[in-house]
Amino acid sequence: MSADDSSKRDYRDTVFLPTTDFPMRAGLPQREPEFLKRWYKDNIYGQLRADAKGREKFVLHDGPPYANGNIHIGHAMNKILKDVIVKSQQMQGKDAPYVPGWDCHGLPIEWKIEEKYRKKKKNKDEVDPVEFRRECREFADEWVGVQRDEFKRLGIFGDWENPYLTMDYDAEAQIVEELMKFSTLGALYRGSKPVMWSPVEKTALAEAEVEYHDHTSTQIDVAFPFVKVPTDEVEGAKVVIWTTTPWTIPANRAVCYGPEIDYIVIEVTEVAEGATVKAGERLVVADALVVDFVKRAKVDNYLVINHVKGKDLEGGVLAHPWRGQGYDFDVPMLPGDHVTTDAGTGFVHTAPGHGDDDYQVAHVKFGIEVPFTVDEAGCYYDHVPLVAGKHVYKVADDVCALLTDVGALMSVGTLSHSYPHSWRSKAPLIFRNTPQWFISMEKTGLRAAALKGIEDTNWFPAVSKNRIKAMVADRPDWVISRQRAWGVPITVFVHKETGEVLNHEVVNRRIVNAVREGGADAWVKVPPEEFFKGLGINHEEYEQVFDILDVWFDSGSTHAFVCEGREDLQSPADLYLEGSDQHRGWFQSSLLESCGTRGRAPYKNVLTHGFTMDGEGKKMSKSLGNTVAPQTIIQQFGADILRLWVVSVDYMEDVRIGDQIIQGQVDAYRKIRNTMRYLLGNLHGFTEEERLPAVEMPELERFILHRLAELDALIRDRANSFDYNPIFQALYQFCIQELSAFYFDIRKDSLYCDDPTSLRRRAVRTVLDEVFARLTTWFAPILAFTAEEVWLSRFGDDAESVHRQQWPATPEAWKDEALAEKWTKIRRLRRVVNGALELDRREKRIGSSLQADVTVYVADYAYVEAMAGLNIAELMITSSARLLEAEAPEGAFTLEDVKGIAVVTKVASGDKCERCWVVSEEVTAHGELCNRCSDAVASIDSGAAA
RNA sequence: GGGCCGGUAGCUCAGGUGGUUAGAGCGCACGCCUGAUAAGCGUGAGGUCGGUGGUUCGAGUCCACCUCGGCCCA
Repeated sequence: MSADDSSKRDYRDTVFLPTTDFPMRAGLPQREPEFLKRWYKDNIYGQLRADAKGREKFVLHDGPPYANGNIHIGHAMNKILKDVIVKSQQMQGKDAPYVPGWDCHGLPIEWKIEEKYRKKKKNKDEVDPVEFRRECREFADEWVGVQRDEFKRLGIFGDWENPYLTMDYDAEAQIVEELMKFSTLGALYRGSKPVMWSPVEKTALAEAEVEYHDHTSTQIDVAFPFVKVPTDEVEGAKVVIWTTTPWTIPANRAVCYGPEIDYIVIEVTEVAEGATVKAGERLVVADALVVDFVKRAKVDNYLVINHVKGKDLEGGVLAHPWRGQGYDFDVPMLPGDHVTTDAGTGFVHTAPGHGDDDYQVAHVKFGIEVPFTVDEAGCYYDHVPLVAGKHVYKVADDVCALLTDVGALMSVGTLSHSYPHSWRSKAPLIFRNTPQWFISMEKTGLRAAALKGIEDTNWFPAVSKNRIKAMVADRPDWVISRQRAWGVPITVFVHKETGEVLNHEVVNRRIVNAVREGGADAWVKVPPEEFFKGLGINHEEYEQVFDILDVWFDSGSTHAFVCEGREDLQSPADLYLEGSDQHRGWFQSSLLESCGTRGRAPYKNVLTHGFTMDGEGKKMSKSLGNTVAPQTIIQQFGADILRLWVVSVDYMEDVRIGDQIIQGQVDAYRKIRNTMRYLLGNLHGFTEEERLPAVEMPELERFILHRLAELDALIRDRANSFDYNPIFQALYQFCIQELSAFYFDIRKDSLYCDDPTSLRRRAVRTVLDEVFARLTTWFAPILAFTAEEVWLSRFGDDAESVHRQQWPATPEAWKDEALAEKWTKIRRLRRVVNGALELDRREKRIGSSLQADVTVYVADYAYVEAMAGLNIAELMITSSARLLEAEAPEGAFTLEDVKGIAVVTKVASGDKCERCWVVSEEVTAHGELCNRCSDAVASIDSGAAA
C-alpha cells in the first residue's frame, strides 16, 4: 500500500460512526400491527403469566365498559393508563394479571333491540322475553368483539381470550347469590318511589326515553285552611298553592314554603265577575307574586293585612281542601330550598308520589308516607275517595268542581308549557309511585361499614376520598330494581299476605344453580314449584318478583365473580382505576356490595382520572363536532403517540387533547426515538469484555450513573403512587438535556475517535449500555411498541420481548450527591462558555466550537476544585481551554445571572486534525493527525492488517 | 340551583409551611454544524400567575366575591 502524496487520506472509515438499521422515521401506523401479530403469535400474555408464576400479585381489577359502541378517547385513556400501570408492576417483579371485562346488561342495549322491533312494526310485548333477551345477548357479544379489537390495537396486554362478561351465566348466578346475601341479612326490602311513567305504554321510562313538547295543562290556585297556625299573623287566613297538574291534588300530602321568602296576608275586598274567590277571604301568598295571583284570581282590590317571613311558618299544619270527605290527614308545612318566587304563589303543592322534588322533601327528608294513588293505566285506585276509577288526564274538571264545592278553588285557567312525553308513543307522562326494591343503608349498618371501607382505602388523588365519603354519608337507600327485561332478575319470592321476602336456604341454592345452568332465563323458564319441591312450602302463597336488577348491582358484584372467582386473581383488588364519574358509579356500587356482604371494601387503592376535553378545555360532543377519535390518531400517528399523550398530562384532573397537543407528542416521540437510535448506533458490537466497572470510569460517566440512580428512585416511587406524569417529564428531559445536549454531545468525540480499547471509550459504551437497559425498560410500559422495536433491534428478532424484562436494579453505589453538586457547577460554567462562543459565532469568528480556544476566569476556588483533574476543553467541546482563578480581563464575557465566571475566547491555534477535527499544534507538527488519532489509526491499521 | 375540583408563557408541566428579577422542556425566531442529517448543537424572545377586592412590611401562594371550564346531583 502506498500513500498518494498529492491527496490526503480520507479518515472517515477509521471513525466509529453510529451503526444501526433502526430507522429514524417510525411509521407507527404500519409497524405497530406487526408487533401485535408477533405478540399474539407468541402468546405474550401467557408468557408473562408463566414468567411471573409464584411472584407477589398485583391485581388491577378492570371496570367494565358498556358493550354498545366503538371506543372513544375516554376509553382509550382509561385502558392505556391501566396498561401502563400493569406493565410497570410486572416489570417491577410482580405478577400483574389483567382480566378485561364488559358490562352487558341494561337499557341502552335493550333500546337498540326494541328499535329493531319497532322498525318491523312489532311491539315489544308481543315478543317472547327469552327471545328478546337472546337478541340483547347477541348484540352485546358483537360489541364486545369490536371493543376487544380496538383495545388490543392500543397495545393493551390482557387475557383477551377469557374476559369477564356480566352476562356470563356464572356471573349472573353469582350476582343472584350476592343479592340473596342482602336478602338473607335483612337489608333488602320493598318500598316505593315515584318514577316517570307512561300510562299509554303502562311502563316506566328512563330519562333518556323522555322528550319534551308543549302541552296545554289546566292551572289552578287552591286554598288550604290551617288546622294549626304557626303564628298569629296568619290566623284566619288560607295558604294558596298553584299547580299545573290538578290531578295530583288527591295525592297532596304537604305544602312547602321557602324559609327566606317574604309572604303577605291579604284580605280580598273586591272581586270581578266570574271570580271563585269571595270578598272577605284572607289569603297567604308570596309578596313578590301577589300581583300575578290577584290577576289570575280576578281580585280587583285587596288589603295587605300582615307580613310574615317563610321561616315563621314552621310547624304550621294545613287541612286538605277535601277534609271530611276521606281526606282527613294533616298537611304539614315544610321548608324547601326548591321553592322560588319565579311563578305560582310561593307555596308548593307537594304530592310525594308524583314528583321527584316532592318525594325528596316530603318522604326522604321528612318521612311522610308516599300514597299509591294512580294505577298503571293512569286511573285512580278504588281506594282514592271522590275520584276513584277516573283517568288522571280527564279529571281536571272534576277536581275543579270538587274544589269549588268546598270554596278552595281560587282560580282556574290553562297554560301551555314544556312537558315530558314518551319518545315512543308521544303521549304525555306522569310521575307515579311504584313499588321498588331497596337495599337499606341502615338496617344492617351498611352506611357505617361503607364509611369504614372508605377510610381503609388509599385514594388517588386524595380529594377523591372526601368526594365519595360525602356521597355515601348523604345517600338514600340503594334502589336496585328496574322494570325492564335485559338484566339479572331479582330472584325473590314475596309472601302474598305478609309481604315478607322468603329466605330459604334450599330455595336460594336451587335458584342460583338454575341460573348457573340456564342464565337469567331460568327465572322465567323454570316453574316456581320446582324451587319449592319437597320443602313443604306452598308456592301459591308466594308472589314471584319479575323486576330486574339495576346494572350497577351487576358491576358492583364483579369483585365477587371476577376477583374472587378466578384463580389468577385475588380479592380485595390492589387497584380500581376509573374516571371521576365513578365516585357515584362503580366505585360506590362495588363498595356498597362488598361492604354489605363482606364487611370491607373490594379494593386497597383507588385511582381516579379526569375527563378528556377538547384542545380548548371544552367537553367533547358530537353536536359541537369537537370529538377526537382514538381510531383517527392511531391511523394517523400510531398508538404509541396516544400512549405517550396519556402520561404527558396530569390525568388526575381533566385533560385536553387536540391537534396542537398531539403534535407536541409527535415531536416528543421523535426526540425519544432518536435518543434510542443514537444509543443503538453507538452500542453496535458492544461486548461484555468491553464493560468497565464504575469505579474505573471518568467522573462524567459516574455522573450519568448517578442520574440513572436518581431517576430509578423517582420512577419507582411515582409508579407506586400511579403517578406517571412526573416520570414522563423526568425521562423526556433526561433524554434532551442530559443525554442529547450534554453527554452525547461531549462523548461523540470519544465514541467516534478513541481507540476501541481505550478505557475512556469503554467507559462511555458501558454507560450507554446501562442507559439503554434502563431507558428501554422504563419506557416499555409507556411506548409499548417502540420499546419492543428498540429492544429487538439491539438483541435480534429472536430475542425475548422487552415486556418480559424487569426494570434493572440500580447499584446503591451509583448515587453520589457530592459528584452531582460538582457537575452542577461545571454545567453552569459551560453555560457561560456557550454564551461567549455564541458571540464569536455571531461575529463570524468561529462556526464550530472546535474552532475556539477559551480561557475561563473564576473568582471562586470551588470551580477550580470542581474542574480538578478534568479536561475542560473536552467538556466545553473546544479545541483548547484553561481555567484560571484570577481577575477577569476587561471585556471578558459574563452572564448576568452567573456570578464570578468570565470567559475570554480566541481562535484555536494550530491545524485541524483530519480525523477528529480538533485544532491543535500537534497536527501542525505531524501534518494530518493529532497524537490521539495517529495512535488510533496506527492501531486500526495494524488490526486491519492482521 | 347545590356539592366537589380546576384555571401559572402558544403547548405540556414545576412552583413544601406567603419573602430577592415566577421556572423547565417543547414549539417559535435567529445562528452554527454537515461524521446522529426529514438529525444534532447554541442563543434569544414569550407570563398583569382567570378577574376584583382584602389580610400582610410583602401573595402565584391566605381570605371573600366574581368569571370561565369540568364531574356529580337537583
